[in-house]
Amino acid sequence: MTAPEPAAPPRRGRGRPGHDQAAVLRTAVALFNRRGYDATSIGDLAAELGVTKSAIYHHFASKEDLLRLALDDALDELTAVVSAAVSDADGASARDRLREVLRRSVEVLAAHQPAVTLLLRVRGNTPTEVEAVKRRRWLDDQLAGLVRDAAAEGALRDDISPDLVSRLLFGMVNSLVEWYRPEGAHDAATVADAIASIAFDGLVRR
Amino acid sequence: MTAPEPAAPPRRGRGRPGHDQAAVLRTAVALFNRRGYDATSIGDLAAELGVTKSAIYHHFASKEDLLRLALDDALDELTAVVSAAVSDADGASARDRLREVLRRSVEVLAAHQPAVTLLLRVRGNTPTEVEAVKRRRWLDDQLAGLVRDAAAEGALRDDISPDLVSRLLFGMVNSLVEWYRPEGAHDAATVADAIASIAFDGLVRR
DNA sequence: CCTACCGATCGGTAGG
DNA sequence: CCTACCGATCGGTAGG
Repeated sequence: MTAPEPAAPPRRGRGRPGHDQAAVLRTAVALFNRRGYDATSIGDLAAELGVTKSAIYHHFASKEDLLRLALDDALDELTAVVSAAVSDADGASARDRLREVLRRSVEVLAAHQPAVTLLLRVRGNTPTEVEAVKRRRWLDDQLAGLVRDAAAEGALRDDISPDLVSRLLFGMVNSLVEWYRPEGAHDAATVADAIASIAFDGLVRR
Repeated sequence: MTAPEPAAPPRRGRGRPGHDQAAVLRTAVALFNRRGYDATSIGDLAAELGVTKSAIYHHFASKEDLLRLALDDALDELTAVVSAAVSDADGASARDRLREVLRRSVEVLAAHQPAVTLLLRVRGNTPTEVEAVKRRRWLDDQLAGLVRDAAAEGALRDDISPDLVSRLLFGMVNSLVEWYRPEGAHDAATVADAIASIAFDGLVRR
């Protein structure tokens, strides 16, 4: 269990050496994921960075502000991917767009793992969380629609309800946040292929 | 968003009417899942039950005790299922035992959804959580071994690493805790069949 | 002697 | 970016 690197304060020749907003946010998200948002105090975050609580409040208006920025990062990326997939601008079949959104979701998840992890753990306890949950639900609904379209095309077996398929498929994708690490054994493309492969063709040797 | 039923205190003719240990634990687990363990105070739990904090401490030694009992419930059930699957006492193939453990895991998850949800969210911040994480890891290792055995039998396609298969497969199963509800549209058997079906044969119509 | 509590308060720590 | 604080609430325990 190594601490997230406090990222040695860069010197830029002007002002105090210190952490910028992005560096504070990165450390905050890592702590939120390690201990939970509620269990992480601003004091914990300050100690991790080697500054005082007030230094944090120099960069962010509130603890919830840190959470909101991190959640927006994940949501904006996922929204872009899903929006592109549901609009059949290029005339691709729903089946092909589904396969593509699986692949691109895995890539977003790999590239923004900490923020997406935080997003998937949000329960809706504050207005910020409620808003994030709403946006997540919109994404889920779009994806469910895409699976229904693929089913309507006749591309999918018809003995499993499209809604169940969509929950299980994106449940498999989302479970990546529990173990995927950029420096790990599997790169994002391998994982994306494996998921699409298992989902469409199954595990059984033919 | 409905509150977990405080389960009207039963009268048993002796002593005060009140909540028994199991009823307090059920309500605690529901609250822990709704707001997070750390964000839930014993005062919150007491208020939910309509009693005082002291009444909680009559039944449980500490807040962590509540967590431990809930986690043990989930872990004991899952351990039983996994232990049965990895011992090939009946001489079944690894492939068949894998399919069976998928099915039975879903059943445990459906029957003990609140406790399993709590288990999957544990991060290892206290000795109780570290112990639970250790037991979870043991389960994951056993399941990974079973997938490797099925691969060694030649039952699975060989272009995806068994470890990746096992992570994705049980990631899909575990994602149930995010949406499965006993009163929902899909019963446990349907979900179990859907997962085994997708995993082994894939989504594509043949 | 049991189960199931109450009203009040302890020493510490939270976010801001 | 610090020291010095606030209003409130935390998990846990006392006697009855």
